[in-house]
Amino acid sequence: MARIDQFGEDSLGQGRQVRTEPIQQRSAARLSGLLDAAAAVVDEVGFDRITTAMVAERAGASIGTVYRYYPDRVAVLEGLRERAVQRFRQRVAENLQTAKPDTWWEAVDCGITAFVDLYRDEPGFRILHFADRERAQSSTPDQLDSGFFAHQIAGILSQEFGLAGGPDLVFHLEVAVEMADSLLSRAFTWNSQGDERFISECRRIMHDYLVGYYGPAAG
Amino acid sequence: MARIDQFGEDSLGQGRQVRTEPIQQRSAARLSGLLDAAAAVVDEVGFDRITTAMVAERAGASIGTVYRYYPDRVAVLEGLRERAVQRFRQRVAENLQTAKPDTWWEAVDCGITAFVDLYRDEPGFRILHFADRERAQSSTPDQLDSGFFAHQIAGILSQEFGLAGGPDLVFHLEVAVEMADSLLSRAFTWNSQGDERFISECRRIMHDYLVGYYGPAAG
DNA sequence: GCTGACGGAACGGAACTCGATCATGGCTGG
DNA sequence: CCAGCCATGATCGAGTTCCGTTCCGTCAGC
Repeated sequence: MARIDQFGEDSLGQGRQVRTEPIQQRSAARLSGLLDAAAAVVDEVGFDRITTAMVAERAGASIGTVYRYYPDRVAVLEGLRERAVQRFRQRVAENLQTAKPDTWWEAVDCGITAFVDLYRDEPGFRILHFADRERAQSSTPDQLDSGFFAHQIAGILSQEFGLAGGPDLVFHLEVAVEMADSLLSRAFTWNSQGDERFISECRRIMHDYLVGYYGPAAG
Repeated sequence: MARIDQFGEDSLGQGRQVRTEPIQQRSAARLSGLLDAAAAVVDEVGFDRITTAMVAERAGASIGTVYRYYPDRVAVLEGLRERAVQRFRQRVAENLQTAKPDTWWEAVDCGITAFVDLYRDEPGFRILHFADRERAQSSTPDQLDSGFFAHQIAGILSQEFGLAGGPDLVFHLEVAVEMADSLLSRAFTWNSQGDERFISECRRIMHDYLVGYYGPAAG
């Protein structure tokens, strides 16, 4: 399962949005504290009412400290989003280790479960769905968009479960990721525990869609 | 086709976000000019970098005029979004009049085509995808969310094409609307004309999903 | 001329900067 | 080996700038 382990690792390298890499011990804690604060504030007041002052106060830091690490308000949200992505990938890797899936479908299902669990437990996780289209307008595709996910998943499914790799697989997985993201986000829009109807419908749709191209998930 | 006509009408009543109903002739033009300006600015600088000053300047109006019609910055975006929704519904109604579909699938396909066409031609149409989740966090469901769409479409499909109505139909259509919205938005994220692969895959998925519940689209 | 429409200076608050100050931990000399 | 020194990273928060919003004086339609 070499490939699966790799999926969980931090291959993002902290991204471009951090102004100063933390050198001393305490500042690493500061940085994650800032993100924890941002996550809490996002859940409380919402995505566009968040202020840098709120984040600073919640983290027990000053305004200046926020700007030491992030160039602007939006970058804080992006940092939060990046951490959420990392935690999602880590969770998927853990689930795969635990469940030891025999079929590609079980592996995909692990991904859906990880997403649902994080939506329930991880403060600010809803940021994942939001940020991404807005960024897309101005910048170029990067490691946080659905296409990157699709590549990663394609690697696992073809190497570990023998699905035919190539651009078609990546495309179908990107379509699947987009659909799953929207349906699961919808499940949590009016219901903090997730509307079970949308969640199970999402699983069924993902299954049927992929089976249509790759056949029943044999071992 | 009584129901189809109704779908295209303005049953939204201009919404709550307009401060002052235009009384004089010129001010109606002002109002739509403000929205045109907002649409242009959204396409240029993006959704969260838009400023009231930009909108005013682009519209050849002053700041005060913007606030005469809209209570705040967000309301301008909501107004833009509402107009986009109205135009979408109008376009769907036109397409239905023209195409005179014989089957429910052809009717659904009209909706997809309308959405794609507007994404291509209508400035600021991408706002449709954005605003809706953010509002959801704080307020209650309203006429602009996917559930309301689903209700409208369910009415047409059951009355005009004899699909079994009821909450299941509404639910399936809401799922379909969510998926279509995300896939079509993705089609236009990196490609201003819309990535044809995502568009046609969207049509296929919608078709297969609904056929799975309601059988082949007979006349 | 009355009432609605408009302009833009002024206000308040939030984003962001910057130089003073504090803390850390590697280094050095005993 | 370690005590204390000091270069440099980290923090703070008052100040600045920019932007959303108000408000009232002026202009235009009916």
